[in-house]
Amino acid sequence: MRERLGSVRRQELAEATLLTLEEVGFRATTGARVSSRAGLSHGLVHHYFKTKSEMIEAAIRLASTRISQELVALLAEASSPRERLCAVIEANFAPGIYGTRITHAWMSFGAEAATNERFARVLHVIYRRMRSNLRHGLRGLVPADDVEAVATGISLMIDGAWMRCALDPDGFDRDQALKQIHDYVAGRLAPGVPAPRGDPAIR
Amino acid sequence: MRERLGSVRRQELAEATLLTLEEVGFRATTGARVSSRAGLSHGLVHHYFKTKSEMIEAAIRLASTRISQELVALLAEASSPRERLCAVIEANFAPGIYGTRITHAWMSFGAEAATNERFARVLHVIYRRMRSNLRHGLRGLVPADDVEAVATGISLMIDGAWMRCALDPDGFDRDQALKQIHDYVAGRLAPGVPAPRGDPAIR
Amino acid sequence: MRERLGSVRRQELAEATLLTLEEVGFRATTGARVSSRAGLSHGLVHHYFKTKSEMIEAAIRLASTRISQELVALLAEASSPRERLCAVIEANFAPGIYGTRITHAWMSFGAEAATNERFARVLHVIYRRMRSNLRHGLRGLVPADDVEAVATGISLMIDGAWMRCALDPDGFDRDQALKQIHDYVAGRLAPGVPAPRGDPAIR
Amino acid sequence: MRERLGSVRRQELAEATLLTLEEVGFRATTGARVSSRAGLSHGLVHHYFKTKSEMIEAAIRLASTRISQELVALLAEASSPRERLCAVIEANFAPGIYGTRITHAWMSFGAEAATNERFARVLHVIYRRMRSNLRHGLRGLVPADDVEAVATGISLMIDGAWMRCALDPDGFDRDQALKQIHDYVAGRLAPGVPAPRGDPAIR
DNA sequence: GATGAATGAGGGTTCATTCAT
DNA sequence: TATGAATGAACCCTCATTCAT
Repeated sequence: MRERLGSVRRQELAEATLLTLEEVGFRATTGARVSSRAGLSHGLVHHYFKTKSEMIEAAIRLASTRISQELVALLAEASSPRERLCAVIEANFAPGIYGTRITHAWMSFGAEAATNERFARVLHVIYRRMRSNLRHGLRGLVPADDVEAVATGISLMIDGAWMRCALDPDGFDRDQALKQIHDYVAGRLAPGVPAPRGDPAIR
Repeated sequence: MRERLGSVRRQELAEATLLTLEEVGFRATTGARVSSRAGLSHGLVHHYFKTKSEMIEAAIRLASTRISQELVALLAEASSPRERLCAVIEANFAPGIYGTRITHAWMSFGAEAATNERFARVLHVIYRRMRSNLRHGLRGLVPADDVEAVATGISLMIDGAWMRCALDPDGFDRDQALKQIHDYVAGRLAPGVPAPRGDPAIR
Repeated sequence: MRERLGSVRRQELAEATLLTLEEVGFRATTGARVSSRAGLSHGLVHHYFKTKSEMIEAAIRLASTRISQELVALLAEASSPRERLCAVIEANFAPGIYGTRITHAWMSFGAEAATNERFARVLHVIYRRMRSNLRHGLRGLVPADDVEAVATGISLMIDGAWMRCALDPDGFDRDQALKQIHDYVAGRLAPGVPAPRGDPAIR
Repeated sequence: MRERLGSVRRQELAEATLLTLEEVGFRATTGARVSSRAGLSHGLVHHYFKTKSEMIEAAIRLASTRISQELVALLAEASSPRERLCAVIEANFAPGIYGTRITHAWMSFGAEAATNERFARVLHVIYRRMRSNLRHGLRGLVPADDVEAVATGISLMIDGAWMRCALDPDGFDRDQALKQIHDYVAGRLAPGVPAPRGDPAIR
């Protein structure tokens, strides 16, 4: 029970941290602000997170978890290899996941990872999983020898789209991002792969 | 001469700032650190830059200028439209320009732009110029209707490659980046465009 | 109790601020000096006062409160309209209230009010209350049409006496101040008003 | 010649200092601001004034000189003892001399005098001269035994009026100040002293 | 005489972190 | 578990002052 309560609080704080990151950016995300947003005391933050880095890390893990959940949901609806690949891609652009604020938070986190070992490790894990998902999704859709390269190409485009969303929110949106990536994928598919069933993103 | 003296110091400080950004990241790039790296007094920083933002901005402009200079140099050697497009792309990956540290600095700057109007404007100008260069370089190489889309596609890949370089320095290098982008471009070229003259990066 | 603890510290700091203002003037009243005088850490000052202005304001409110308390005490001893007017006047000159250092502090504060909206508001309230007290005290002692003017005249003399105390501490004291003001009042009283019972200030 | 030039520059700087004091207050009156207002180089300030205090002092002496000049001008028009006394008083309230900004500057200067020996000395001289002028002007108008006291009373009112002008610019003006002081004087005049020749301020 | 580069100290403020309760 | 008082370091910035030119 005790432990449970702690976990609930931790979760609350992680969520408050993520919201704060989105709203005021990395620099202004302080213990005081996070705790006040969570409606908890300032001191409590340090009961659950020994360090500010830990707190931020929890928030970013939460964001990552949401992408994973989105992916699971999208995969559940997919009924062909092609659609499963789309799911892997589109999980990164679902509403609530792809947006100016959250991509900003990711960029800040990435920038910070340069000098923060823990952050770097977390990001590494997340990116590795994304690329693994892409490779898996590509199997059978592109020639075996191309899987690695195409997975990398897609991941570059996803990252680029996130970065551009953060830096140029008014000039770039989810639809453009998906169109670019799907066009890229289309050019790499092995001959004879059918298009996904009426993908709303590829109009 | 007198007048120039000030500019010289400004330049020195901008360079010191850029080096500091590369080494310790945005957060730790303080007036004290920059000045001590430049071998100057702390107060002097504020003599030349009214604000920390101004200082950072000068550093990033410096980095941007270097890319432009690289581009000019590469264009001077290019002797065909295809090679000129390569120049536009490869200017972003020249040694001294594309590397873990400098891409970190860019990421930091980009992240900060979220809450700093001036930074955002600077980035906007830089990115717009890059995309304009790409469109220009693509003219005649891809069908007119594709220019816009392909330019965007390339820019996404460039950004993605920069981001990945920052986040996964050991697993990704300049050659992979260029190969990815050139493959992408190759798939979009209008029929009959000759390959560039044996660039080692484009195998 | 818990809650009060904060207030106690605030009070301590306000008192330390007032003492510091008296001793070294406005310019030299810094967070560091105040906190060291209070025997507390520098950071704590900003824990209780979001801003230096807030801190100074608290100090000046404290000084004002002391005058009010003095007034209440003096009024309790007054047994005639004439004596009550004296109380209003003399509250401004009680020992511990009227002295070189504290008048300096007031002058500093007043000077600063020129460029500090909050300070200006605080002073306005304080002065308005003083004039209101004077008008009230004068009712029945001077012809109704003169109340306003005499109240203003007295307030000018009080301010002038404070200013002179600050600027010429050795050449002017409480007794001279009171004598001047009482003489002024005496010349304006309606005929037939009795003198105050052996006014201690007019020896 | 050289010396002359220096004096001219000094004067320019003193004037610029006074203007700066009036405009931005004591705290914000810095060497940089003064020099830029004077259209001169920053370093020059310290050629003519070894210290910031010296610079401020020069400005305040300038302001004092202006009051003296005003007094001379008013005395030239006075044709009776009563009018000469008025001149002494009204010199302190002439346009360009009595106003929110300049009284603020005086208050700041006075506040600073608490901890600045030089400032204190300057103020002392100025105030002593004012009181001497008042005593001189009162001779023959009030009983000899009252001269000292009435001079002090007037000076208190003048100071109080300046202070109030600084602190409550909208609620108090030159006319009210003069009326108050003249009423006070009127109540102290020896019997038989004629009123001054139709001064509009003395209704 | 005149300039403005250069310095160093200090100011206000923010914040991660610790700790007594 | 939970609070918020308390600390100290660091940051950005301002400024009086000095000095080489």
